[in-house]
Amino acid sequence: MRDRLLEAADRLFYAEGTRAVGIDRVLAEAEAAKASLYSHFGCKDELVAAYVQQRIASARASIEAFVAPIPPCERALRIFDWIVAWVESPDFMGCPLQRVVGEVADARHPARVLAADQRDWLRARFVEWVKAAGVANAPQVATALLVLFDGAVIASVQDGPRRARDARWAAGALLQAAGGGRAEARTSKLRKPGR
Amino acid sequence: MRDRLLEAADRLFYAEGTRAVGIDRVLAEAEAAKASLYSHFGCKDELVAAYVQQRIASARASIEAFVAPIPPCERALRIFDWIVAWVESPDFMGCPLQRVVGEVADARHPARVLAADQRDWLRARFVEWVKAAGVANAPQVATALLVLFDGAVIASVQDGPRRARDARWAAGALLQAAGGGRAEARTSKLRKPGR
DNA sequence: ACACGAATAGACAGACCTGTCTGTTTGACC
DNA sequence: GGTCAAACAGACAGGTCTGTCTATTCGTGT
Repeated sequence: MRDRLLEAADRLFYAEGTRAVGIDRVLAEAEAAKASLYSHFGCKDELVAAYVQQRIASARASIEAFVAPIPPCERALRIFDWIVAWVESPDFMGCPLQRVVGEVADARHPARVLAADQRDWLRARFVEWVKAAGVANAPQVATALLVLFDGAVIASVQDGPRRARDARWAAGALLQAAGGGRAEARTSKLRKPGR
Repeated sequence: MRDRLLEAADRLFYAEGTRAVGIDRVLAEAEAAKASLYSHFGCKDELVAAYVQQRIASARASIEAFVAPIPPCERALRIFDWIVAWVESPDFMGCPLQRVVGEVADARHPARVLAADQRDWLRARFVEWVKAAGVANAPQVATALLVLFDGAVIASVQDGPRRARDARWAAGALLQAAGGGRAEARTSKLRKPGR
């Protein structure tokens, strides 16, 4: 029951926004009664938080499954292929976390707290991957890639998937300039580009 | 009168979102009557569109005034200083256009049409600036900087202004790797990094 | 057979939303 | 002074929203 409600909420919240979708719509989609929802989640804000939590869990699982078969030194670049595949999926509507942050003004809202955690997680992954790529200035480059990641997703909402590919290109250029990047590019003449 | 309404709408819509703020709040803030609003704007969606239009106009003016005294070849990089200043302003709440796009699902909404125009304008400016920086692959690099621009703004909402500075660093690295960048960096040994 | 937890349908309260309409007041121009 | 457009206050309709509550039904384990 809880899962059915959450699944319905996920579909509607992601497609139209948490604010645009009322409880009644979720109940109709899940074919559930109002009391079920309120006994499981307490209030709408908690349902939103559960929705965000579920999105985070599935994103982490998806990313980990994607990078698992990829050599660590290539992950920092290849994660942008994951983004491309994501923004090309037919029902792509932007990053659910970015949207919730935009809709909920209060940073202490439970859903926003979860979103902040997820950002820390993602940034830590980037640092890992960039270090594995053999880059000297790993934290700086990792953060740059994180910003590029955010930009790839938000820009694809308006401009289409090509922006994710543009971001991939930029990530490759950054990694190469920083002395890391793909394994086959390791022999580049610029190992320590100063700065 | 129209200006007073628009000014009040701007404050409230930007601070809390167009969906979270009702007509009555705008009227109270502007100390205006309901009939005034509806005679000037027709409906709320048009007020939202007017709000977006005003934000676009002021952003363009601000950017143009900022880059005017800067040598064209430096503008592609220095525009990131403009972003830093913006995200550091105390009432920064993200990009108003990104937020409206996130709130309004329908891409044909008048406000979203305006937002799409503004993106074209911004991208054209980046192409100009990157060309002036003497970069070979100007459109590609310009688009990369546009994505970085988007990422700088959205990432600063959650992570604070440091992300805008990180984006500036990445922009500098990208421009340098592409053979352009600041005038004093022109003598860099890597003119054609081959991709 | 019975008890009990869980789901159901749906009325209801109270608030808020957009948009319309009526009637009044103000102020500028002729 | 007269006229007319614009702004005013605010009631009102009709809808939506969250959240509570009552009363009923279903299924399972004992």
